[in-house]
Amino acid sequence: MPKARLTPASVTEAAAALVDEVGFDNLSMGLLAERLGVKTPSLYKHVTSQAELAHRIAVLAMTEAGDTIRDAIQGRSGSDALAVGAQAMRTYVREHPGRYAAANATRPTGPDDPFIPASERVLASWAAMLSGYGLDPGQEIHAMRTLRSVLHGFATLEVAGGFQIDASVDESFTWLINFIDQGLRAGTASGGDAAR
Amino acid sequence: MPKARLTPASVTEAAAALVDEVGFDNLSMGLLAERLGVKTPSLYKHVTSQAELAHRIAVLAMTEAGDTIRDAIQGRSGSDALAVGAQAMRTYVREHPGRYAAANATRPTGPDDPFIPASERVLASWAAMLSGYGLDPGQEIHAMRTLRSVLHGFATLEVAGGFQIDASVDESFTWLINFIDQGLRAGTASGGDAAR
DNA sequence: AGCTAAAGGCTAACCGCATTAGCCACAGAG
DNA sequence: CTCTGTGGCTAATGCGGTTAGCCTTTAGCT
Repeated sequence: MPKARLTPASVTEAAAALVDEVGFDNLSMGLLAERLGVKTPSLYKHVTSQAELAHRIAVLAMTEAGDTIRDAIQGRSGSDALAVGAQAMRTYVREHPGRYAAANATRPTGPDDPFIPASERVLASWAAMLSGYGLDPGQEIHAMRTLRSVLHGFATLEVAGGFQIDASVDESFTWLINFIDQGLRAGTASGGDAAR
Repeated sequence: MPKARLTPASVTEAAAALVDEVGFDNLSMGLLAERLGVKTPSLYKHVTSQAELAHRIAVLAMTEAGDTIRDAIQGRSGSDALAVGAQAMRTYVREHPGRYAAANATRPTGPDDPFIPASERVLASWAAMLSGYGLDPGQEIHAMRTLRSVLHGFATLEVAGGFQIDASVDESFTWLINFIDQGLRAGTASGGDAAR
C-alpha cells in the first residue's frame, strides 16, 4: 500500500484549521483537498461525507473546549474559577470561530455519538464551578442555563461582529463576569432570593 | 403585462415562512418556487439571488422583532419592561427560528443597508428599557451587551435544542430575567458596585 | 377595439460542488 | 519476487443556483 499521507485524524485537524480561517459555511471539499495537496475525491478515502467531516470538527471542538475550560478552572473556585473559566471559553471561541460554529451546527446523531460525552464534559466543568457558589439545588439548573446563555451569547455576538460601538469589548466581558458573579453570590447569601 | 402574481414582498414573506418551517440553511430556490406554484427560474424576476433573498428575510425579521419588542415594552418600565420585552423577544425567536437565523447570518452590505436602522431600532428599545434602571452612564454599554448576550444566547440555545434536561425551560427563563433584574437594580442602588 | 411594449412565466443550458465508479501504482507481507 | 490492498487519480453523475432567450398576457394609449 502507498504510504498513508493522510489519516482521518489529520484530515479532521486540517479541516478544523481551515474553517477557523475561512468560516464554517465556506468549508468545501475542494478547498480542503487543495490544502492537503490532494485531489478532491481522494478525501473520500478518509471521510465518508462533508457532513461527517463537519461532525468530526464539532466533536474535536467540544473536546478541546472542554479541556481548556477544565484546565483553566483547575485548582480554583468561586469568583476566580468563574472568571478564568469564562475567559478560557471566550478565548477559545475567538481563536477557533469555525470550530465553534461547527459545534453549534451539530446535533447528536445517536445515543453513542462521541459528541454527547464531549459536551457533557463541558457542562460538568461549569457544574463544578457553580457548585462553589453553594446554590440552592433547585436553582442550579437555572443558574447553569443562565451561565451558558451569557457565555454562548457573548462569544457568538463577538465573533459575528455584533458589538459595533468602540467601547472596549474586553471591558464589557469582565463587567459581565462580575455581574454574574455578584448575582450568584447574592443568590447564595439570601438563600434563593434571586430565584423568586 | 401578465398579472403580477408575485411581488418582491410576497416572495420574501413566503421565503420567511418557509425558513421558519424547514430551517434557514435548508432554504432552497426550488423549494420556495414549489411553494409559490412557480418554476425555479421565475423567482429571479423578483429576486436577484438567493443571498439577496436571505438578506431580505433578515431585514424583515429585524423589523418584526423590533416592533414586537417595542410594543411589549410600551408603557412599562423597570422590571416590568424587562420581563415583557425579554419574553417578547424569546417568543419571537421561538415562533420564527428561521427568520432569526437569517438575521444572525446577515452582515450589513453597506452604509445604507436597511438592516442597520432595523437593528438599531431593536437596540433603541433595549436602551430605553435599561434607562429605567438609572445606571451609571459608563455602565450602560456593558449592561446592554450583557443583556443582548443573555437573550441572544438563551433563545439560540433553546431553538437549537440545547436545553436537554427536562427541567422547565420557561421556569429557567423567568429565573434568568429575575437574575438580570436583581443585578441591574443592585447596580443602581450601590451606584456601580456591580461594575467593579 | 386594436396596437404596442414590457412584465413575468417557461424551457434549455451552464457551472460549481459534493459524491461515486473504476483504474493504477506503490509498499509491505509472505 | 510476487501478491494484495491501500490510497491516490481521472472521468462521470446529479443536484442546486443562476443565466439566456422565448412567448404569452395585459395595461395603457390611440
